[in-house]
Amino acid sequence: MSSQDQPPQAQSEQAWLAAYDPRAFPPVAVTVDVVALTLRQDRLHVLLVQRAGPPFQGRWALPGGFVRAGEEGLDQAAARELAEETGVDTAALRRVHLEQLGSYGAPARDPRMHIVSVAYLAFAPDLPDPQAGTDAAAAAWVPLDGTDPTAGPHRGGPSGRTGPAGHPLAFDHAAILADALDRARSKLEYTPLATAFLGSEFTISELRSVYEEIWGEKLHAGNFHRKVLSVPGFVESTGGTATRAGSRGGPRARLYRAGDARLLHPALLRPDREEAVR
Amino acid sequence: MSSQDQPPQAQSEQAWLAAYDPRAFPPVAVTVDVVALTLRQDRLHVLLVQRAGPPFQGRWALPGGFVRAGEEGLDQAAARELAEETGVDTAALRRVHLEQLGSYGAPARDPRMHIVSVAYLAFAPDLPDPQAGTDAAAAAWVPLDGTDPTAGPHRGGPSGRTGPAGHPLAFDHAAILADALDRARSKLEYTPLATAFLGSEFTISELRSVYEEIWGEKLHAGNFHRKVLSVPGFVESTGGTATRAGSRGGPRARLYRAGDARLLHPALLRPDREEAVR
DNA sequence: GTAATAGTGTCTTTCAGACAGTATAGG
DNA sequence: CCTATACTGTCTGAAAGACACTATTAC
Repeated sequence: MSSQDQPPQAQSEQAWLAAYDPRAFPPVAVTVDVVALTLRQDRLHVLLVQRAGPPFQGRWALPGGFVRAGEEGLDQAAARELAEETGVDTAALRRVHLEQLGSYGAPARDPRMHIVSVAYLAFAPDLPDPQAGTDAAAAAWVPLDGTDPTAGPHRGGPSGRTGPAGHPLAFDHAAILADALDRARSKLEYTPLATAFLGSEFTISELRSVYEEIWGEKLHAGNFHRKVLSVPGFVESTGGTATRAGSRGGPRARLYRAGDARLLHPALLRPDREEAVR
Repeated sequence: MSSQDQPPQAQSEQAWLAAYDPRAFPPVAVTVDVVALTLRQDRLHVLLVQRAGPPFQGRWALPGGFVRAGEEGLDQAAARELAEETGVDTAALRRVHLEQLGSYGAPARDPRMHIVSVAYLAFAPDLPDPQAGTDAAAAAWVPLDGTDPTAGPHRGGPSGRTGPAGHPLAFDHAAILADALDRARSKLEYTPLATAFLGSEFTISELRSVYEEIWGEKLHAGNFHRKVLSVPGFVESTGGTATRAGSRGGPRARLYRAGDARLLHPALLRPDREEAVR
């Protein structure tokens, strides 16, 4: 090793960069696609848009679009696309949890060219109906049928998930959606993100219905109640009580807000699943 | 809805695709980078290469390279880069666990242009010293100092992780490496992937040392032993025993091979961590 | 009143961790 | 012999799940 502490060839690297031609590289495009989930009337919904132009014109697809080169990072691009396609302003977006899901880059997944899509997963509280963006013919919250037979023990891999009209989703979006549902189900186990589907104040029963809808199974009300309150930082009491009891009677439930925990410790593990996946 | 069941405008979509110009799109390039981890003499090592050309010429970096447009998917590209940079043939690659870690796409993370990197995480058994690829000046397994103060309670976020000469890593590779170590630590909890660091036959003590090195803490030998054997599908006995006991005596340990479980149920949770991250 | 719900008490089982104890090998 | 190690036994405490019970409200 010489005494050279500077990065080697700093001078020539400047010259090299000035002469660098980005268009000399093979064209691979980058998009972001967002799997935005929400609960409406206790049913899980996903945000879909109907494609206005080719390819897959008229088919339903996940909202998404090309990353603006040199202008924005991936997280930013996902937030922008979500805002554009939902008509949700940036203020409401702060109440939405958005995380990267994974990237999909099979060469033929898009007929135009080789396109790598970075998929994002969003958990949103109940939002108004979306406004279709400029490149979409329509946008809607589409119910994910809870009676889906593929939502069985742990595997949520519907390769034939369909849009509102029953048509299959465009591109490989059915596979992305399946991965997103898998991720969502396990996120509820070890993070408090179920609260992201609810308003700022909620009852334990409302929280339980989030778990029941996403996991697709009934939970024991009493044990769930005690368990949630025993996990430090999951929820904290507001002191208030709901103004109205359930539709079929019962005492008014106490109200809680999300706590400051980022991880649940101990976790809320899903029931059985019969020895997991072997 | 009309009676039209075909995708709308199938004819014109063909024409549209024929006229599509991929180079009309803004240039964002896609690379894959691999964080390959292995254990050598019971110490955690990462595979690094020294960059032969600009940018960051002479600096150490994660092995990686551009995705070959239209030719390969992301997983393929990662496997190819790993093989190229290690000199490991495809046969030996089958014993390596490779999974997607996440994508990094800040506009300025590469001085040349906007480049999105899809990062992969690899768990490898002890492999021979790597051969530097064509675009690398050198390649080496670099020890990750277990005495790293940033490897404290659960957070493994060393933004200043350095290469062999103590220089910082190129690009944002230190951040990617930190995320990879986080992922690796939690993967050991709920998957049997610790066995991917070992040969086809191993003792419980060797398995324990994998956990101890990656988690950075000593585990109770007796409890670990019973726990591993009690998780269905984690390991299965070969019937044999080690030919030699430990360097300081003791009975010869029994040998095991990896079982068929994909997930550990119940999981091997890491000790305490003091109420997790709040 | 009837029925459904909120919330609590208790029991059993499972599992993690602490600790002790025995057998086996290397030096 | 001494010591470190492989492996097993046992106890305690934490936590999950099953069940039961009370109190409260809508209808």
